[in-house]
Amino acid sequence: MTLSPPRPRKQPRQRRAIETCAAIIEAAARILEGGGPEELNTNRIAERAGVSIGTLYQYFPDKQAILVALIRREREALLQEMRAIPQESGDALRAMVDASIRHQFARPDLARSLELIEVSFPLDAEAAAMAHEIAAISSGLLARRFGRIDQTDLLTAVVMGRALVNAAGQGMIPFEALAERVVLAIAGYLEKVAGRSAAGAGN
Amino acid sequence: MTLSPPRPRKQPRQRRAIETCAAIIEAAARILEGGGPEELNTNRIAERAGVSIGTLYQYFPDKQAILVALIRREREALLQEMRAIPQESGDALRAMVDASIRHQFARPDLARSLELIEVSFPLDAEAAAMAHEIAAISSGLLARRFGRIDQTDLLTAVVMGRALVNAAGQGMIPFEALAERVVLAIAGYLEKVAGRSAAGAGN
Amino acid sequence: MTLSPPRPRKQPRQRRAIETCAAIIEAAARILEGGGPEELNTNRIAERAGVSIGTLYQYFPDKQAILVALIRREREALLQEMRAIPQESGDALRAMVDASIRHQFARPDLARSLELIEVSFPLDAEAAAMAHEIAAISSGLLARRFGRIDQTDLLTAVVMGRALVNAAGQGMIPFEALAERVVLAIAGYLEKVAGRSAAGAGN
Amino acid sequence: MTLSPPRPRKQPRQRRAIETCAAIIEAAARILEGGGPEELNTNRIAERAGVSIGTLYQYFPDKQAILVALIRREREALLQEMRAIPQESGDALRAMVDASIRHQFARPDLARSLELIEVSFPLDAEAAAMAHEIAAISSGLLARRFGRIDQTDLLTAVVMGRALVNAAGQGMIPFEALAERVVLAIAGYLEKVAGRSAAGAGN
DNA sequence: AATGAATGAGTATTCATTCAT
DNA sequence: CATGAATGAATACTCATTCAT
Repeated sequence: MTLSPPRPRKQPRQRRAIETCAAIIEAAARILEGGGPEELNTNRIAERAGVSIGTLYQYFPDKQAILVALIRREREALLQEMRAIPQESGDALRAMVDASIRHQFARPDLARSLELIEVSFPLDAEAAAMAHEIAAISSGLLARRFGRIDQTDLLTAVVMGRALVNAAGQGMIPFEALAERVVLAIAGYLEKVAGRSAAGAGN
Repeated sequence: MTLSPPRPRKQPRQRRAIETCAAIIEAAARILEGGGPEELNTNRIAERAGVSIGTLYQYFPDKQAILVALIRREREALLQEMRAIPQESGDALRAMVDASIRHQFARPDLARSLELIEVSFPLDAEAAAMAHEIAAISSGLLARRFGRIDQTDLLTAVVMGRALVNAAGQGMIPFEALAERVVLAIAGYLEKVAGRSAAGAGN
Repeated sequence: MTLSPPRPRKQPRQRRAIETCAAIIEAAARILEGGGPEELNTNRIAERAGVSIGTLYQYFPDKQAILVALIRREREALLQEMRAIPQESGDALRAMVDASIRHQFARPDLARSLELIEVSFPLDAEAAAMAHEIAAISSGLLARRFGRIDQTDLLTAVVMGRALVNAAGQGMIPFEALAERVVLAIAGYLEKVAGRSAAGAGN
Repeated sequence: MTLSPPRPRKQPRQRRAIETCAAIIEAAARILEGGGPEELNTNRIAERAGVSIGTLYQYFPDKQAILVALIRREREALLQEMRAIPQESGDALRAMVDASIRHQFARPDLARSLELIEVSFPLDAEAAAMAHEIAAISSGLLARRFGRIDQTDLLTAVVMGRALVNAAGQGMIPFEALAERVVLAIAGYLEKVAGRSAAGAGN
């Protein structure tokens, strides 16, 4: 895992190659699900994907690249769901929270592992752009209910929400009524700060 | 880092031995501060502590044990501060949050690294007991202001608070007015759920 | 790079095939020029030649064969020049040295790399024959000026000459007045040994 | 074989460690003698030295470092001999040539392999200093017989001499009367250029 | 013939841990 | 008690070569 950018590998052209590529990413996902980041090594990934180690390196310049591709795959899935939420929805906040929870609990162990990895990880430009879009969508959805929100307050709300969903995914807090609790937490905070700035404006 | 239970090593009795032990733990802390978990290896710890690798293994059965000891040391420090908060304090919640923030920002890089390590870590009984005591103290402090709180709601509040402080430590949200925001978030949530259960009880 | 004898591949008959073959050899030359022997691998050669790796192996049984072909191509070029020197030339030695220098400095980095490779290389029969012809031509050219020369002395002179040209190519000695220096060195040596054998014959 | 400087390894303190270190270097020498540079890999070196691969890396940061140490060892041996030649010696040139030949033919295959390696090798400061000292000594020894010599002519003579000794070591020219031939070659050249500059000065 | 996907033995290097001194 | 030499399984990654399409 060096920091120097490795030269890019060839793009798969034939159908078989594309499948191989996907198999490698999915193999990494499965290993993360069943054992955590320290079990994840390139030889194991290749074996689990049913390809040779050489094949793996045809498509991914290094181990990190596989993880980046996996993170992108997962984020893309969440993004799809969030893009699909109608802005005029009666309860957009709830829809957003539901999407997050669905995503997290679809493959909770995977989500947990990736969470861990992402924080200690220099994401590439595309991954950063995705994170940005998620934030933008959240902002838009929340604005409808809570009015114009300070950037910091929005971030705070998102951090809170993510933390609660993750905590539930890790079994720290129960899954029961999770969505409601997350919505309450976010709403509680945003109403409070709305009140604060209103009061501040009133002075 | 094997998972097999390491046999316990001798407890240091003499003053010099205790110092050696502390030096090893602090060396680990310094390495984590200045480079993250992948820089942390036993040879480096020994070197930085100024002892030989053999000596290190006199006091710690394996690498994990050093980390466990470090985590305990840090948690103990936080616990001290939280135990010192008077129950009758006018704003016990704020005092609690302040203690957490102080602790986090005393050595933010260390706190961050340990955060990462802790989640992927089978803590021993003592560490679990500490976590329990922190929860109990929090519960006590919060109960005074918010009445009897459901265990799950308490946990939820603690998770939220920790997440925000950590996020600030990692630079995801600004440090400015952090304590206020955390207090607002916790208060916002607990008031909401208090209202809900009151309403629920009323029905 | 195994030592087992590779089975010969088909000879290219069609014009396109000959071009492909030449492109592969030139690609190897370019890679050697711009990075040295450790950058040279079959996949890179194929890519640089604009053909697939499979095609490369249609024409060359293994990596070595490509290098052998390249060495042959280069030697052939030098040989052409040396064959063209008229035996009756006033200064055949100088003409020979000039040809060597021209050849070396036409593509100095390539010449240098090949020099390195050749010495650690089992040349095939044809390459050996070429080396022989170069020696024979040199011998003929030198004989005219220095009389019948002992084989060993001839070889010695050739080795000296090559070493000086190579050293200049690698920047170890300056390029300035190189031809003169080489001629002086060879002449100096051959005159000395001529004197010695004359004296020896006189005894 | 990266170019980035790897961090230095610990110096051997105990006698056993020093022996291990020497054994590793000698193992590398033996492998080079019996098979050339491509047979040389760290696992093989360790095995041949009778130590584990881990031990090897305790003392050498990477493969290159072993080669550098070996080159230094060999050069030091030659340097010893050349330093021992008395300046007032009747035939210092011959003594110098003899030393070179003795050195080369003590372990000819090793000398040959190292020759090959050295040219494609970024030598460290110490190795460069040694090369410099050899040149200085040669210069001094030659000056006594040939008067003040132009730097370039000196270098030219040294290059010629080395090339002939190497060529003999590789079997390209016979060993018989090698020293005489080398002396003749060097003397022949230096006398010629001395004459040239004298003639030039005379005009 | 040409393509490029796939192979896997091989290579450098790390690091937790043991044990003789 | 302390030292540091030694271990070797494990890991990321390369590259010559084969073969199905």
